[in-house]
Amino acid sequence: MTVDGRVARGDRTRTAVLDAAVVLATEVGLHGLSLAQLADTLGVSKSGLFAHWRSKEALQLATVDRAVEQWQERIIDPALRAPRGVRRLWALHQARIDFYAARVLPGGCFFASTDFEYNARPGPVRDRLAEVFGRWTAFLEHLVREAVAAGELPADVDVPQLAYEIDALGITAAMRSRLLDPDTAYRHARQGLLNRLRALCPDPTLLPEGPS
Amino acid sequence: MTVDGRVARGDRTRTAVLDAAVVLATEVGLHGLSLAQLADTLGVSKSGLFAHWRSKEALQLATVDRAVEQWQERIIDPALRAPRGVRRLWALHQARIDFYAARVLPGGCFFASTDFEYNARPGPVRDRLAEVFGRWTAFLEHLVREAVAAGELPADVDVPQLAYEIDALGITAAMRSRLLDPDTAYRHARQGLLNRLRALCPDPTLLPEGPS
DNA sequence: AAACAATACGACCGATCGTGCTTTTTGATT
DNA sequence: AATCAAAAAGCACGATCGGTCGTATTGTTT
Repeated sequence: MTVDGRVARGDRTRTAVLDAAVVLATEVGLHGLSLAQLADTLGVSKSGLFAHWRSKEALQLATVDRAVEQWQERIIDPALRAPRGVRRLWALHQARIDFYAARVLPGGCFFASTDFEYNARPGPVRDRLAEVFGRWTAFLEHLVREAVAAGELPADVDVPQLAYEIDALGITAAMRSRLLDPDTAYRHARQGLLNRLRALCPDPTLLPEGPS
Repeated sequence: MTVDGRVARGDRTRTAVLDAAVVLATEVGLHGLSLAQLADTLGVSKSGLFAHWRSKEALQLATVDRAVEQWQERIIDPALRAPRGVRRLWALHQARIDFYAARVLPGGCFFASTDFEYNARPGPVRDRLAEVFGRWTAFLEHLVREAVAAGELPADVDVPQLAYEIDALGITAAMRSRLLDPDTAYRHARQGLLNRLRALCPDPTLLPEGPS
């Protein structure tokens, strides 16, 4: 709870900057992001940015964290409102594809873009991205494991393998939706997981009839 | 056939520059590529580059074309030496994963990196990348269709869907192999397609026993 | 009203960016 | 040996990069 109007103003600026930085990062990259450009976009001065982050790298790290927050709010939280099991897996995938389709970010996916941008750029930013990626992978595997525990997926299913394939369908949707036909990409991403889950899940009523 | 030693020298420089540019592009991006850095890496002068390409954009386009050539030589040509059908599909996937595993390019995959870099950057480079991506997708679908025609995949298989899923497994391998555990990524990419093809192909002898 | 602190700004720095213009080096032609 | 063209280098330019510093603005506290 902040009572000081000054830091309240600072917080507003900070999140506004970071939100813009997340968007811009999917356009020109997290490294390609220019402080002058970012300042111009927001109508603030460049040196005003340095009042909040001591360096570009600090801002990049904060931008990654902000993107994680947005991902949590827009994809993970909605999925967690679905019941555990294949329905939650499906909800997660749906939320993800919907997020891409809503064109919230011009580049499609903040993490896919920045992961490829930094996977050969050693440093704190890369380390942060790798950590976030690892957590995301673990979360996906956790959801799959929950579905197994609920008896909605066979006990002998290869959990990391299935999690890998789910993620693969999503990443490819982000990639293709910006360079090829978007609707086709979304359809393939959805159909791919739907086919997969329907083939594995003993209860056909848990999943929708066709791809929505 | 070139007889002139001067243009022969030029050609040597050109391909040397482009090979280095392909590598560098997977590290710092096709846009992040600096002419001074590229010139230094090769021991030539910056202005020497302008003797071959009138602008940075021209060099970027040439770099994309060179990456296509390398992809053709290292992934497509080897696959085409396998017999049509599921074996050729498998050979393509194997060649691709092997290429990533050989760490030829630090960033993993030239096209994945640059596609995400340029998917929100309008211009000739993006257009070229989109065209190449479209051709690659069509080629994948062509190989799947061949397998159907050879009776090695069911006639009612959804061709673009399967091609999408094959590509997805590959892209994700490139992505994960640089930020997470590489061997796990390669294993999942291979196992994913092997499971898929073995489930679809009526002749089990056409595919290897386990993932190699 | 005065003192104070958080926020934001303008001006400026050295370095590097892509690019043009001119000159030198290298190899082929006669 | 002289001529000529291709390749490569030298040099300088305007713009932009991340970053620093001193100052002004804004809001709180007493």
